[in-house]
Amino acid sequence: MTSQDCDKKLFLLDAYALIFRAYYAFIKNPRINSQGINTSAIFGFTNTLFDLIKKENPSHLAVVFDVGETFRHREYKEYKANRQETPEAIRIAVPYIHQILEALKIPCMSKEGYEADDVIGTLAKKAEREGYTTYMMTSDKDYAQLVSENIFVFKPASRGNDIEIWDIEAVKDKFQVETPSQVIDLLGMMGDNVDNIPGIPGVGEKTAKQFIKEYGSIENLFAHSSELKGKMREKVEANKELGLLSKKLATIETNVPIEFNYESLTVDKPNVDQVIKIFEDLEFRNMIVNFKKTYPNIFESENGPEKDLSNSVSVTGQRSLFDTLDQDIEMKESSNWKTIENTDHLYQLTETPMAVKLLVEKLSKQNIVCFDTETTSTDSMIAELVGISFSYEKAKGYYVPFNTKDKEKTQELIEILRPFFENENIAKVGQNLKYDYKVLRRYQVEVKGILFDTMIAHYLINPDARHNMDILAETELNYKPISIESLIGKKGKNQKLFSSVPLDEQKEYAVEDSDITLQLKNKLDPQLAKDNLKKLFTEIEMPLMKVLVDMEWCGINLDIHALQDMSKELVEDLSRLEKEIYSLAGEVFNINSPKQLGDIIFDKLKLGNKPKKTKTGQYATGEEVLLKLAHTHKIIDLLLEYRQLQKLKSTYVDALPDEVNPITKRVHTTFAQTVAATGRLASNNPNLQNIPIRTPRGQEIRKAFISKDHNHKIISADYSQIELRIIAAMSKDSAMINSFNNGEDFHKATASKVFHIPMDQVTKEQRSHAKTINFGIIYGVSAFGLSEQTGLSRSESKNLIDAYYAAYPELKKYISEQIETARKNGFVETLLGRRRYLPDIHSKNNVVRSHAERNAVNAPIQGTAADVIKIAMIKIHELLHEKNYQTKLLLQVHDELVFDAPDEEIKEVSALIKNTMENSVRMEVPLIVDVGVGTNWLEAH
DNA sequence: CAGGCCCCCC
DNA sequence: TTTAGAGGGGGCCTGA
Repeated sequence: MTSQDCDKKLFLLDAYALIFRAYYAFIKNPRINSQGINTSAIFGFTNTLFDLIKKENPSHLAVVFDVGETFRHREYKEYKANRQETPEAIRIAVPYIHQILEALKIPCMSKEGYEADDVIGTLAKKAEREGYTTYMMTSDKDYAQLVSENIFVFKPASRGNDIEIWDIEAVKDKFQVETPSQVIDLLGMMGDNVDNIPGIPGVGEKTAKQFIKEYGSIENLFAHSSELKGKMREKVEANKELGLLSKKLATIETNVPIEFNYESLTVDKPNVDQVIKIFEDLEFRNMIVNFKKTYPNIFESENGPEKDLSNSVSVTGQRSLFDTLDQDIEMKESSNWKTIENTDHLYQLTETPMAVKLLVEKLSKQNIVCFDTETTSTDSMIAELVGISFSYEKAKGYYVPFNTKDKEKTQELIEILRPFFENENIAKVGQNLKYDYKVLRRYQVEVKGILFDTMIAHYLINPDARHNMDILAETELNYKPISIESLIGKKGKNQKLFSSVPLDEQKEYAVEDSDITLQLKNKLDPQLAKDNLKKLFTEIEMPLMKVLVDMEWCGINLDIHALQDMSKELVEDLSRLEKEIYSLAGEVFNINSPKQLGDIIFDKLKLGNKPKKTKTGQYATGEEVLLKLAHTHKIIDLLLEYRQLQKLKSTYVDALPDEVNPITKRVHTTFAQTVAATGRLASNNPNLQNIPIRTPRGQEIRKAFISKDHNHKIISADYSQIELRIIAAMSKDSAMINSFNNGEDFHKATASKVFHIPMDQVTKEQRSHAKTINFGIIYGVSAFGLSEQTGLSRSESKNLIDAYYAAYPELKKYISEQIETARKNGFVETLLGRRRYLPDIHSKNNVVRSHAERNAVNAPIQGTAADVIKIAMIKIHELLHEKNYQTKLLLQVHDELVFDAPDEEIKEVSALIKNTMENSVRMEVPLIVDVGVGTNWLEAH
C-alpha cells in the first residue's frame, strides 16, 4: 500500500482498549523501570501504535479517550456495585501516553459523557457517509456494531508485531452469524465472559447463541420465551431484564454530538527531540530504535532538516477537544542520576606485593570489609581471577589487579591477601558472595568470618524484586553505577574478557562495585532488623550459602556411557516416530515447531472442533490439549511420544554429559538462593531439580546419577507430605493434626471424610480425588481447576470442595485469615518470618487479586517447607563436619536431600540424616522422613 | 537473541 | 475474538 492510497483513510483507536490490553499482556511479568514505574501499558500502547504506523502509514488518525462518567458506567455500576476500577499502573500510564501522542503529533479526542467506542462509532459513520474508509481499533466486543461497507476493524497485536485487519466477511465468519445485529445480540448474551456485561445468568454462551439464531434477536427471544421448555424457560424468563440490559450496555451510541472534520485529524511529523526525551525518561531504549524505524523518512538524513521539525508551528488543534484528563495528574518527577564524574571518590590501584601488604595491614584493622572479585567468566568453576576490589569506607577503595598470564605472580599476591580472607574477626560483605567464595576456593583461599551478602539481604526484604547490583544501586541508593557492558560489550560471543579492559577502567568499575555494595549493606542491614529478618538472615540464609558452596563444589557423578547409549536408542526411536508422523500427516514438517504442528493438527487434519489458541494466535498444542484429542487420530499418540522422547534427549540425555566438568569429571549445578519468591532454592546449569522420575524412560536418566565409586552409595532422604503437614500445623486444624498424629494415610483419611464413608471402604479413585484436592488446597483450588484435574463435573467438584472445608473447618478459617492478614499487613510470613509482599491483594481486578490471594495461602506453606529443609541442611552439614564423616550432601530437591556416602558410614549417617531432618523444627505434627540407599539416585529414591 | 511454548521436577 | 481458570521453578526451539 502506498501513501497515496491512504488519502481517504481514517484510523480510529480506542485508547483505553489498547492501554488495558497492553497492561494485561504484561500482567505476569510487568515492566518496571528503575524509578519504580510500571511501564507495561505505556510500552505496549506505543508499540502497537508504531506497528500501525509502520504497517499503514496513516495520514489521518485519532486516538480516542473515555472521559468522565458515561452512560454505560452508570448503568453498570447500578447492576454491580464493585465495578472494576482503573489499576494504578494505568492511571500512571495515561499522562505519559498523552505526552507521547502530543510529541508524535497524533490527534487525540474525547467527549465528556461518552465512551470512546461511541465517539469512534459516530465518527466512523460520519466518515463513511462522506466516502472515507475507516479502520477502527476498539475493544473487541463492541466493534461488530459498526460493521458495514466501508468500515474495517483491526486488532492490535498483544505482544508480537502483527496487527490484523479484518474485513467484514471475516468478522461475520468468525461469529458465524449473518447480520451485524445478530452479532450484537450474541455479544449481549456472552454473560460472565464479558466482564462488563451481565448477560443472562444461567444460560450458557452456546445455548444463547443457538436461541438467538433461532429467534433472530434477543428481544424476539424474550417475546417468545413461553415456547421454551423446562429449566431454560425459567432461566430466560427470570432474567429478561438483565438480558435486555445486557444488550443496552453492549449497544454503542452512534449519535454522539461531535463534529467530524477529516482535515483536523491529520497526522503531523513528530517532534523528534521531545519523543526521544520522553522515551529516555521512561528508559525505553529499544523504543527509540523502534521510533527511528517507524519514521524512516525523518531519520534518513541524520543531519538533515529534522531540526526544523521540532519548531514546526503546525499544531493540530485537536488538543482542545481533549480537555479534562491530564490536568490533575502530575508527571512523576524524573530523578537525576548522579554520574560517576560528579562523585568525589578515591579509588586506588594496589599492584605491587609491597602495596598489597600495606593494604592487608589496613584491612586487618577493620571490622567490616566489602570485597568483590573480577574474573574472566560468570561460571565460578572456570573463572580466573582478574582482580579483587576492597572497600571499607564510603567513596574509598582499593583494587588489586592480577596478571592472568602469570599464575605464579597471581598466587603470590593471593598469599599476601590470604590472612585477610581467612581472618575470622573481619566480617566480609559482598554481592552474591557464593560466587566469590567459590572462585577464591579454587585459589585455595577459604573465606572466613561473618558474611553479609547484600543480594540475599535484599531477597529477604523483598523476595519478588530483582536483586542485581545495578538495580539495587538504583533503587536503594539512587545511584547508577558503571555498567559492565560499557566495558566489555553486550553479552554474546563478541563480549571481551574483563582482563582486556584497561587497568584504570578496571579499577574504577571494580572498586565502585565494592563501594556501592558496602553502602548497600549499610542501607539493608537496618531494614533486615526492622522487618525481623535478621535471624533468618544470619542463622539460615548466610550459613546455608556455605552449605550450597560445598554442594556445588562437590558435584555429582554421572554415568556418561549409559546416557550415550540411551541417546543412540532415542535417535532411532525418534526417527521411526518422525517417519510415521510425516506419513500420517501427509507431509514433512518441523514437529518441534508448535506453530507448524498446530497448523497440521487443526487446519490440515481438522482434529478437535474448537481448537484453543495461545496468546499469539497460534494453536495451543500442549500436552493436555493433545491428550484430549488422543482418540480422534493415531497421530496424536505418536506426537506425544515424540515430544516426550525429544524432551528427554535434548534436555537430559544429550545435555547432561556436556555439563560434566573436565577436571572433576562431575556435574556441578548452581543453586540460586535468591530467585524463588517463596524461599525455595532453584537449580540451574544444569537444573538438577527436575531430573525425570515419572516415566520408565525418565527413570533411566535418574539411574545415570551414580555414587562416587563402588565403595560409596547414594542416600536419598525425603520428607513425606511436608506441605500438608505444615498446613495442618499452621492452621491448627484438629482433624488434620489428629490424622497425621495417628499415622493415617492422609489422602485416604481425607477421602473418608469428604465422601462420608469408612476408611476401609475408600476406593482407589476416591483416594486419588482426595489427593488432588489436598494438593489443590495448597495451591488454591477453584471448582473449575479441580474438575479439569479430576474429570469430575464442575458441580461435583464444587460439592467436593465444600465437603472438604466441612471436614477441616479450621483449615478453612486459616485460609481466610491468611488472606485477611495479607490485606491488613501487605505481606504474609512463614513460620520463621520469611515474608512475601502481596500488593495485588487489593487489586480490583479479579484475576490479579485472586492470584495474590492464592499466594497468601501458598507462600507461607511452600516457604515454611523451604525453611524447614534449609535448617536441616545446615544442621546436617554441621554434624557431618563435626564428626568428620566423609559423607557429602550433593543435592536438594525441595523436600529431598541427596548424599554420597562411603559404605561404612551409611548406617550411622542415614540415622543422623533422618533424625536431623525430622527434628529440625518442632511442630504439632510429626515430620516423617523416608531414607533410601542405592548405587544410583533412582535406586535410592 | 529473546520470548513463546512446552515439559520436566517438587 | 477474549484472556484465565493451582503454587514454585528451568530449558529448548523457533522465528525475526
